[in-house]
Amino acid sequence: MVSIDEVAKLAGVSTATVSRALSGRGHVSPASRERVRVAAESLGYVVSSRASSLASGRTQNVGVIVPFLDRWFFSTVLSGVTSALMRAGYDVTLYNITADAAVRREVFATFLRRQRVDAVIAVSIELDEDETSRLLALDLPVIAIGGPNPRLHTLTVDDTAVARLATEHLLSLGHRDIAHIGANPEFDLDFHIPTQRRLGFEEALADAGIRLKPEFLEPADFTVDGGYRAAKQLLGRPGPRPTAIFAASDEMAIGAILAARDLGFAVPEDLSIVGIDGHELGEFFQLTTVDQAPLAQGERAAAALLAQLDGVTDAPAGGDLPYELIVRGTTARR
Amino acid sequence: MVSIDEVAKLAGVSTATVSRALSGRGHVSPASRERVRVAAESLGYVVSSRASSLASGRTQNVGVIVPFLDRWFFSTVLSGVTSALMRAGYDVTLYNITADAAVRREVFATFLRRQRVDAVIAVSIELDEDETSRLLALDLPVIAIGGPNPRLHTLTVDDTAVARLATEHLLSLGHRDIAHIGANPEFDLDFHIPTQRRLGFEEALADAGIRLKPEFLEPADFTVDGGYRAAKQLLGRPGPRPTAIFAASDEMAIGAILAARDLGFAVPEDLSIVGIDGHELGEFFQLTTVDQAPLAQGERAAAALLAQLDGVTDAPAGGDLPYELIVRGTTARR
DNA sequence: TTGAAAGCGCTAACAT
DNA sequence: ATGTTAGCGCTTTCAA
Repeated sequence: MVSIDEVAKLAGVSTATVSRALSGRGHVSPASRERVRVAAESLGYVVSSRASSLASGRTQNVGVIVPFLDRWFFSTVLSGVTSALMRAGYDVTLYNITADAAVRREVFATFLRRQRVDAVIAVSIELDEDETSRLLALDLPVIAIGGPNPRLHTLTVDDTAVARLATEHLLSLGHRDIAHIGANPEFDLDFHIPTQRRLGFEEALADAGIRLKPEFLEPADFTVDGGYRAAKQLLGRPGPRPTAIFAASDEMAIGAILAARDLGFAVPEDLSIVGIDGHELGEFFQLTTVDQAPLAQGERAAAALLAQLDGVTDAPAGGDLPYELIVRGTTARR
Repeated sequence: MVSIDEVAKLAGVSTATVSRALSGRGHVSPASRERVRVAAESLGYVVSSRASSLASGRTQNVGVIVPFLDRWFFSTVLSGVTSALMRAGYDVTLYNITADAAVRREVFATFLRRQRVDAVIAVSIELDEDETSRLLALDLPVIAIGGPNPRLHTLTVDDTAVARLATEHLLSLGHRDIAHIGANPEFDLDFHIPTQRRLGFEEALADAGIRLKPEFLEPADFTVDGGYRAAKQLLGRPGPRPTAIFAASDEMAIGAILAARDLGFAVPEDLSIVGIDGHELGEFFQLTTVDQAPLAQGERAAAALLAQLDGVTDAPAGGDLPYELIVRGTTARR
């Protein structure tokens, strides 16, 4: 590995000047700067992050914590995060908090404390008090996407408002008998996002003066299969049948579309369906949805973090993420 | 941040002994080892990877290069890689080589040369000569998943054999008029996997003495939508119509299922469909497929790398990955 | 604007 | 089995 001394020798300056020229910190004459650039280039010199971070305290690396990698929403947010960070010259170290509770504990107790990162982005994780404290104790810039966590800077979409928007779309089309596939009101209280979406749904109905039928609330696990099963229940049970379904995720909405087809209901003629997310398959299924642009969420979080790292103190670290109703073919007037 | 000196003082030993006790390298008496462990624990001491890697040359970090994050196959492999690596105490630094050619170049020219990683895993990337050379020049253990790249240790499934297996499954059910959705024979020559799958298909047909109809080869882009369009072409065109379709990926196979339904063909009564991958949605659609267990692929690659890092020199770095025909509901006798 | 030199917090060779 | 100590390759004071 070529070291800074060789660059210094070739450029005819001291190692201090090489360091200053390459990092852009401190004053270097244009002439020296150019000679250093050329020397480094010709030798193929790259600053060792080991040595650099030990000396400076900066790593040029951001830690990203995700709860899943193999689910569309999370990997899409992550994709946005990494591309924005890499474009800015940062490496990204990934902490995948999956099922294994022991690994999860280790991430907060050890991995994140190795001084490997300058900042942390937590993607849609429900952090408990202890984990939040440990994150804060790192004394590093931290941004959470999707929360909300009152102790952290959080970029979040207003899930209640998103759900209201989806529901109001159905209401404005004349639907009154609207079912919801999503959080289980009894068991999912700890999970903010599903619950917020259910509450938004209930609020919109209440505002429209519609009394919610309890049997129109069908819990599901946010997968296509879960949405399929839930929709079959809603459509197959004797008794009142909904004319529209609001699913708390696009994947569940797609499951509902397939269930409706299998039962012989035409979408949207017999049944309107709306989802949330902006899933890549939404266009294929002509799914009406509230797009929350996960790729852009990741990019925004990265940008906010970079601003903090650059010392832009007046950058608002938290904030509301945008969303948009995309009306396609699965909803219609009743 | 608590440092090694504080631990040494509290344990009543030198910093060298602390280092030895914590890393497990060199001899330490059980008594000292325990005192160090307790001291470190009570102080919440974690070895600084900055300082440790500068002194030792080891980072406890593995770099992973992926071409996409937001596609199921790649994020699933990555999930397997990260969970296995994290279980072994390693961090994972992610290099997402997406569209942006400038970033891609930087990854090989700069990011990977920062001395941040002990080893590299390249997931299903078509690396050119220059990139391969740069990877090799790092002088680090490198394992590629899916390749094949003759210059790298590669874990790879035999794509031709996988395709033969899928095709032979259809042949054994009595199908003669089998179409393939996948690589474009004219344009996709540079992409190994699609092309190998097409060749396996053609070989199986040839072995069965069946002449392939050129119009039964329909190129598509490995998405659900692409599979849908391709199947519509195959089924909608006047002239001979296939009784079975072999799609080079599960996502395209799912598209084909949906296309068949829309055109009024019953699956598998009128049309058998088989895919490749082991996609999470396969079970929902009752899709017959050749499962290549991407999660296990990632885990295996990680295990192979860890063996190399542990100095197990006789560990076979390369090798063939397993696959398995999963017969579900989309294929039947004709 | 530049250079000399003192660390950054560990590890490993060497000595005991 | 343990301690002493010289680095690892940079960055950043400090002085010029």
